[in-house]
Amino acid sequence: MPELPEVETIVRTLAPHVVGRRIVQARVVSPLVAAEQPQALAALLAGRLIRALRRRGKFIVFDLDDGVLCVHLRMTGKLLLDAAPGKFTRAVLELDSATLLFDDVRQFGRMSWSKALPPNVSRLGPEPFDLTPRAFAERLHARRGRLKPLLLNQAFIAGLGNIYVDEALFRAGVHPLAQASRLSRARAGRLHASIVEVLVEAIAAGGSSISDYVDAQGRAGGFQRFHRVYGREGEPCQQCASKVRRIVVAQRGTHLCPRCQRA
DNA sequence: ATCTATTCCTGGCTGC
DNA sequence: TGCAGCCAGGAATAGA
Repeated sequence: MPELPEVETIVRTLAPHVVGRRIVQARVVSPLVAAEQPQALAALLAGRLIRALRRRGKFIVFDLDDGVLCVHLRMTGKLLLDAAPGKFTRAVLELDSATLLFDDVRQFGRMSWSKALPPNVSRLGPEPFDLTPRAFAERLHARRGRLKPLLLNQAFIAGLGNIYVDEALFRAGVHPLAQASRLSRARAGRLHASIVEVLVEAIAAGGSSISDYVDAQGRAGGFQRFHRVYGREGEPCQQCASKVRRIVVAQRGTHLCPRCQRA
């Protein structure tokens, strides 16, 4: 599941090979991947120069000489450099220097061209690294909901998904169902620090590979080895040896230590 | 604003 | 071995 660290890793591994390059030809293999423009996308991309590549939240943004190409990988999407096309290849971008594949088993991922950044990208909340602890605390205190759904809300903070929310909450010692507005300033600060810390560590490890994720060169990440609660139901907590529990919050599997994380 | 439920999608898993 | 049924979940959407 590509979240911020995985998308960041993809962008970093991809950028040196695509920035300054031209899209010679584009091919949409599976219309679902192109969402609103299954017919038009290929023509819109053909001939475009890739001026820059960046990440915004979980989106990969190609800045073109005309417009932008926004890619969201959702659950199982991959951008692969010079890989062999397979049964899950949904789109192909032939660059003047390389071939870029959009592979996606489950076809949740999307790519779309637009003249300017589309609303679902421009309306994203702040990047975690851009928020000061103080600003983060103020944003939390302005909300009524519980912590986990709020942290998953991309308009509140961009880039976090199920894995890193669970990991950050554990590190901060905060329960996923805690009321956002009632978090003390100290605990809010600790949560912000935990979010930044876990993201930085995950990026350094090349992201987490649970089942599908690989970077643009096809390499798996290593951070899954350092998950403390995610996917560790029934294992002893690394801090207190209580059993890690799995509950459901906002229809999401949620992993926590009931002893270390108090509401 | 906040909540829940539903939809999309399919490989992989469980259980018989 | 085969097969049905369920699960994973990010984001959009509908409805309360």
